[in-house]
Amino acid sequence: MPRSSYRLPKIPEMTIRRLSVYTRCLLQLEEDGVETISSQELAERFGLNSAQVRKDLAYFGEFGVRGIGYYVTKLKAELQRILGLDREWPVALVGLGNLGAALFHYKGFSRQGFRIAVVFDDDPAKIGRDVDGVPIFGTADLAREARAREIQIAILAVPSEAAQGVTDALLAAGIKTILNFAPTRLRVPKDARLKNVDLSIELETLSFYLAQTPR
Amino acid sequence: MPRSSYRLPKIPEMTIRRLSVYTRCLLQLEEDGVETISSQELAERFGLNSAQVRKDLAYFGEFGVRGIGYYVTKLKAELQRILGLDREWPVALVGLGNLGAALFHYKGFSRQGFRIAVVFDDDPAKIGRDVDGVPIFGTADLAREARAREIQIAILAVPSEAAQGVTDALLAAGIKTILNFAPTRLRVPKDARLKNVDLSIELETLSFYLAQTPR
DNA sequence: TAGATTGTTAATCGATTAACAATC
DNA sequence: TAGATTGTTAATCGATTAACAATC
Repeated sequence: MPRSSYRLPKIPEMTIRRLSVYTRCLLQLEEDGVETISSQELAERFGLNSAQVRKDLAYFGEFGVRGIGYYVTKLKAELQRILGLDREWPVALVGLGNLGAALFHYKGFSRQGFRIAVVFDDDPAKIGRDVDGVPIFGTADLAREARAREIQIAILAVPSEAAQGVTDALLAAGIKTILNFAPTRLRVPKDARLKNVDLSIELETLSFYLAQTPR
Repeated sequence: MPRSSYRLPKIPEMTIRRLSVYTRCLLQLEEDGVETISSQELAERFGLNSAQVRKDLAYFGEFGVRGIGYYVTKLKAELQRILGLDREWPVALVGLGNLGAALFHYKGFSRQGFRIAVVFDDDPAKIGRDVDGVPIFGTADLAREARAREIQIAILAVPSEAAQGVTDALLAAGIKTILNFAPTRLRVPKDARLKNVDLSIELETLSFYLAQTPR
């Protein structure tokens, strides 16, 4: 069977993560007025190999100019398009406790085209209010309000006990892309795309290295 | 040159991360009263290969019983020792905004032996107060108060602008293991161990897959 | 043109997995 | 003992890096 023109060759996840890092670097370079950059220069900023940078890009096309390198503005635009960061994604934030509030105000999201369009929280003191103009609803209204805003991405920042219930509600509302901050294993169907952010695993690996080093 | 008995063979970082995951699973299994588990059963819970589980463990010793598997309580204790989770690590939390407060209350840390022993924040409204009995100091007192508590690990949850200054203060106080949540690149000496937690990169990779899928 | 840097192939490296003797 | 499962070696796979012809 010939490969559909929609389908790319299998892209390593690490490549996607690096593209995301390159993009941020290019945004900075553009601000600084830098016009071109070579794969060598770009690689050095992250301790990577220049061939790796070129190979990461080669999965998606030819963006450079031999003898010159890459035009910063052009490459930035290409990568934003590839990563889907050239448009606005309305996002639902579920849970407005400390973590939810921190994520709400997190600069990195909005800078890359993610816009928190609605907040869900079951605290009666919060329902019906808004944060910076973004309305807060109870999860009972999740499907209706998420659909009204054509939301495809949710950020989950609720207590572990509530996480599965909210997830089921999100799936029922047709939201299949979930970034989960609750430290719990969620059951989702195969076609859903769930990414768990584990806040404590990094600390545990740090303690390993600390424990290895006799003081 | 014979390998020093202190030095382990080079351990892949992914192995350390998986050990951390196994440990949490074993804690749960122990709570559930499960006495033994095979590499096969353990692997299935995370979609891994049983040989990988055995190999991860083999870096550190022989913990299983042929024909039986692993005794849950024994393996848990071994892994906790390896990861340095068998003791209490006093931790400094720097920055008590929304994110800092969320991390302060995060259950995962304390469950694994990390105890936030002191908080630093330069908000005059917070200095001199405490959270759940943990004192809050200004960063001017960082070196003195961190040393008094023999702190070796810091969690950084301050705004990006403040992150480098705080980092320098931490290093000056002899704290060389830092978990950084500020979305900024920190300069640290070679012997420091810095781990950056990037809250937005996961969202960006999710948007890549979403952008690939024509609706 | 000469120098620089890309895009790509081939070589290398390291991590994952299969297979199986050892042994509970 | 027979069955099960480990610890470990060998095979496989995939990602990284080196090398270089193509070309600006």
